[in-house]
Amino acid sequence: MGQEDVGLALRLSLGSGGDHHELRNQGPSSSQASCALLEPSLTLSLPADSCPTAPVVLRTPVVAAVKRELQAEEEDEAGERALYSVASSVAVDDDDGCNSRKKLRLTKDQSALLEDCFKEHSTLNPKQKVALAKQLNLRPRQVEVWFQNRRARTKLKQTEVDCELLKRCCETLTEENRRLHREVQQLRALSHPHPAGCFMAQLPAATLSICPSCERLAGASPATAVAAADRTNNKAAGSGGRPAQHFFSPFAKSAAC
DNA sequence: GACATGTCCGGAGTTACCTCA
DNA sequence: GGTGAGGTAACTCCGGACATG
Repeated sequence: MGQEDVGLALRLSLGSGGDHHELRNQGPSSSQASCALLEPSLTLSLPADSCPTAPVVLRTPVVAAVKRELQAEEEDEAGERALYSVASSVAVDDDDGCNSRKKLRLTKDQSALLEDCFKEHSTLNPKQKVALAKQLNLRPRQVEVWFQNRRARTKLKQTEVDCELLKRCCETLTEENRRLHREVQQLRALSHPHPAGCFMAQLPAATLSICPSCERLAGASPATAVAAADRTNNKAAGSGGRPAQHFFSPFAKSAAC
């Protein structure tokens, strides 16, 4: 964690559930983050190595906001627990004090309704969220999380589908490429057969080069082809032959052939 | 108007619980 | 019964947009 990150991830530990009780000091002011919070009712969890050396003070508006939020949260929680803990499948933390996560299993009806809503719109505005939560006997936060996870699953599935599509597309193109290569070879063989005895005719197809006798590309790395063509052209130029023609052009008829 | 700060929200990645083979 | 894999709710971190002073 870099120096500038100190205090960036100040997080109020509020017992179970991390319902976005996030205190973030952004930018340069993050150096004002407090390791020893002045509010006794609040605790800050900071990595042991991230505490700034200088004593710093958390800005009061932040603390006030947090207190307000905490109070509202406590009220909400109390109400919500009374409301939902019995009726829904939500497993509320026991009173054993440990904040072990309990896994919520949505009922089929709940899942179906959530799916229906998701089909209509993949994101919810706050009103919709609260209404849906009420309808489902869940906390708004749970609905929010469900939609977040659902969007993630949708995206993942879409990515997989896209990937599969691209793979098939690639295979098709590769096959098409092979087919076209074969076609080109057949056409060349038909229209411009190498002269009898031409050694290039015996070369494997992978050995691309310019045939010195017919000056046709017989499949070559460019360097090989150029070298071969240069040899040919030098010979031709020395004997007052044709001007240099390095590569095969389908439109230029070879004199040799 | 530019700037600092706070708040809200969503995405991405991760963790932890649960079910099932 | 133990176990590993897979599904998924919940959590954490972060950045962007917007509001406010």
